[in-house]
Amino acid sequence: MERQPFVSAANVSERLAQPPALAISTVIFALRPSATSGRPTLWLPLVRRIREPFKGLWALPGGPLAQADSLQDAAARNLADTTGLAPSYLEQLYAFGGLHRSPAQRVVSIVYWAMVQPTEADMALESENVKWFRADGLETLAFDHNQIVDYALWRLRNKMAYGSIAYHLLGEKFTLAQVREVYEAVLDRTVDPANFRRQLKQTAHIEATDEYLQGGKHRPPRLYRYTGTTAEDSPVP
Amino acid sequence: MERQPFVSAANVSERLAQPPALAISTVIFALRPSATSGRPTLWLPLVRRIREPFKGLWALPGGPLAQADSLQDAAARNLADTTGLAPSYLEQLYAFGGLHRSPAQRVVSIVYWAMVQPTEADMALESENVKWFRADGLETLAFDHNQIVDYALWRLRNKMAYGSIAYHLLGEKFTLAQVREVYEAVLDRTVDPANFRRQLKQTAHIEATDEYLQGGKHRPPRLYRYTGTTAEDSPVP
DNA sequence: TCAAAAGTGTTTTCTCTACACCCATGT
DNA sequence: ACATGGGTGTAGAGAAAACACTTTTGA
Repeated sequence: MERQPFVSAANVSERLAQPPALAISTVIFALRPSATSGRPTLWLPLVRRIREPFKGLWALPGGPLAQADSLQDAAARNLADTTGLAPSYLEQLYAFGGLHRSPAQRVVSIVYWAMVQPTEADMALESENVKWFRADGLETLAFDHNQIVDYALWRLRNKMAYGSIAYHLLGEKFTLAQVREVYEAVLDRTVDPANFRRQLKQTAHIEATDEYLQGGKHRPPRLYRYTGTTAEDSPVP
Repeated sequence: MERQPFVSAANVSERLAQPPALAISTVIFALRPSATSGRPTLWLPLVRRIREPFKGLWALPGGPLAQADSLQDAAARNLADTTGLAPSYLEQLYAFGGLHRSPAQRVVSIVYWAMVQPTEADMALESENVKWFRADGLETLAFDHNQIVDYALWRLRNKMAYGSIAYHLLGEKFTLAQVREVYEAVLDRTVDPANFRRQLKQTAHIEATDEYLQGGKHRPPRLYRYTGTTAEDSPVP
């Protein structure tokens, strides 16, 4: 949700006189069962614009930067405000500052991307103006938000390739097959279960619990727990 | 250079009333011969603060975001203004928005990182208030700029590991040994020349010219040219 | 002719992949 | 018992590392 200025129509001189507005937006990913196949797929919540510009279109949750919040806090806050979600992973995605992203005033959006666990995601409040969408094949969104989502997806797939990101889409305890399903959903290809298991046990920071997931149709799989830190990469953020 | 507000002293209520200022800064890397060994090492230009806060300390080149520029253009522009440089590579690094980065007003800095070729770097204007420093072992800089440089270095090394970034630090034509020297300088370890050569010819986008670098002490090495695109990674920026 | 870097070839080692196989459970 | 996913073992392909070796120049 880009902040709207005090003018209602675009005006070149006014536009140039105003400083660029600063907004925070968030791309929130969660795993939900596909409506058709039932297999887990990527979803994200969007909010409907209730005013111009782009009134009626769907957009990423967001808002202006509150004075008392760091960028990270601001992202977490209006994520909670609009969707009621608390992310298990939250990282800066990119700062979008093109001149014509918003028709009236110039807006610079600092965009974060988040991942929430399924239990959280189910509790997310849905309403007339807040709804979940499948991440692939989105309709046209407000502003440049389609591009932003595409970029977030690209980065998610990139991190997935050699990182321990998948765990943040799962609950506290999970089976290795569930991790594999996340990879397959996000990367959109099948993965050999045997080799995948080995890769995980070598590199990723997980530990076996002594619990097993009961209630399945077949041999109960062992449950694992993620032991890695949330920020296993960069030194600054 | 963070933009200074109209107040001279920090004042809580004023601080909260003002919107956060938006600034652009740039970390510029170039290859220069080490003063001691003569081997190429990483350097970056800094500008001296001529006003409070942090008056007298060195800082990253930067300034406020001009209305008519995209973020990328703004970075390129004040890079040219302060150092006279035209980058061969320019990419967004991160948006830094901590609450207390600047003492008086809250400043959100969108930081870019750039690489310039040695011929360019030699033409860079140095003065009392603009000087080149070795990227490792920097003194204390203004604001949080030490952290920013560290993060830029981390990202540079990361990209170097499996990318075609090194070429942007070199001229149009280069020997394979020069590319290897860049890798060794940035990653700070030796690399087997034979294996390195093979890796490059497989993956990286370079083509052999029919020229050789004359004037060395030994067998003249063949010159190569970079043929890859500048943006071989993300879809958005 | 010798030193040193350019460039090539070869062996060894490691990692990734494919796939055969056993295990444990619900039906 | 048997079908099915959980879990282990292993042989082959391909990439990476280590290093011996030839080539070409300046001194």
